[in-house]
Amino acid sequence: MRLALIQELKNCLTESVLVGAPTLDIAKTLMKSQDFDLVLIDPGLPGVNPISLFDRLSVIEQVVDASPSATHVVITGSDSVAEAGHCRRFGVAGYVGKTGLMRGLLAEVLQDISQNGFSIRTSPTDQLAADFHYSGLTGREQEILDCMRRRERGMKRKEVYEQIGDRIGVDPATVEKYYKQARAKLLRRGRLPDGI
Amino acid sequence: MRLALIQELKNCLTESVLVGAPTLDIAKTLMKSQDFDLVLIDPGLPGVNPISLFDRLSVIEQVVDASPSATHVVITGSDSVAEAGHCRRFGVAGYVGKTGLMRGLLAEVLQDISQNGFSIRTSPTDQLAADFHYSGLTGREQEILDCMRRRERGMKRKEVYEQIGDRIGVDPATVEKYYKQARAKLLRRGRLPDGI
DNA sequence: TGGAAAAGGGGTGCCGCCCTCCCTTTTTGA
DNA sequence: TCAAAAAGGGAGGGCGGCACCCCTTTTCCA
Repeated sequence: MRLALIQELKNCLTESVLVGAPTLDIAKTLMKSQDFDLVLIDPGLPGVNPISLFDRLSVIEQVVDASPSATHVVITGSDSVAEAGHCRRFGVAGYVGKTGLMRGLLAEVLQDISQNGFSIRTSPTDQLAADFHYSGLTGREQEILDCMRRRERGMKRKEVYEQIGDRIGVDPATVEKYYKQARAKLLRRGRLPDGI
Repeated sequence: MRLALIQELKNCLTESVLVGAPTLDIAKTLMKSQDFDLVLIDPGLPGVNPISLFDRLSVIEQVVDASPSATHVVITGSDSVAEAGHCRRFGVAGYVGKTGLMRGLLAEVLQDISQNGFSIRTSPTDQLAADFHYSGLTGREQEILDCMRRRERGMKRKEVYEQIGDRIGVDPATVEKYYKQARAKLLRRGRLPDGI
């Protein structure tokens, strides 16, 4: 999970130094020795009773106290609006549910925080679908395929090309090319997922 | 977490098709519609009481029953030797603790399973350290730096070069070059972690 | 039924990563 | 003390991803 979040942060930050701590004690030691700009907290780590709200909030409070100058974002598997409220009172700037946390969402959250000072994204209870990966696809092809599978039904592909192209700063025709390339690869392997 | 595991599998499998399911129901539907060679199971997903051994084993049993022809590996945050034993009775081939699950370990587990039929890796309670990432490093540089930081003390760098080079199939001199490159980049940034 | 959307393919230039081989100077340790 | 280890750079080839350009044929639907 740490590695996945670090990967996400690498994609949306430039020239960043990232440190991952496997335990609360290691995290506190790190924060004593240096200052951080951004701290992500998962209060459900081993050693903490994930059911006890008190234990969870205690972890969050300890981290916030140890790094008062940083921006804090809580990322948890068992999220609730009530807990988000408590976190905000501690000075936490963002609260994100792990379930449904997809690529690029962390970037949106950081964007929200820099604009509004606070951002909260709880896990969606619907709209969950299996995600499909094929090792023969390049990064871009996979990314565009994901967007296409998540498009609202009735939406024309051409509109999606324009939307994606606008978002990633690429010619819509190029996006179309990538999508067709990805589709062709999957067809050759006979493994077309639904929604394509 | 799913994305991280899929990334891991992409690295150690060739020409693979990977599907990630966010819920147990979606997973069961998928397994009904097609056969899989390998199924990873995390019994601690939202909607399951992660404390209840009964609930956890129930999830594992349902997945195994739904994909009888596949190899099964349980990957969980709260791992125990007792649970591993129960899993094995269900026909599960691998049991891995999330904590301390580092890059390449999943490949070792799959290797073990293909040789011995079973593999178990519980979370280490010591030897935990912060991991360090800098976006200015290339993949190889980061990988070699990680290995160097995890080396046993007293071990000469030259030995590590040879060990890594042998493992990834690259000239030890090249590994040395990468390490020095990575070190130089970090020095220019003034952000040298411990153990380098 | 005619035009837009979609499917399907070929080619090109750029850039970053990976790997290799070359060199010098400083530090370490038996 | 003296050789091995380590630090610090320079140059270059191969390859793949990325973005852009071009083209034809088939399908959809208003």
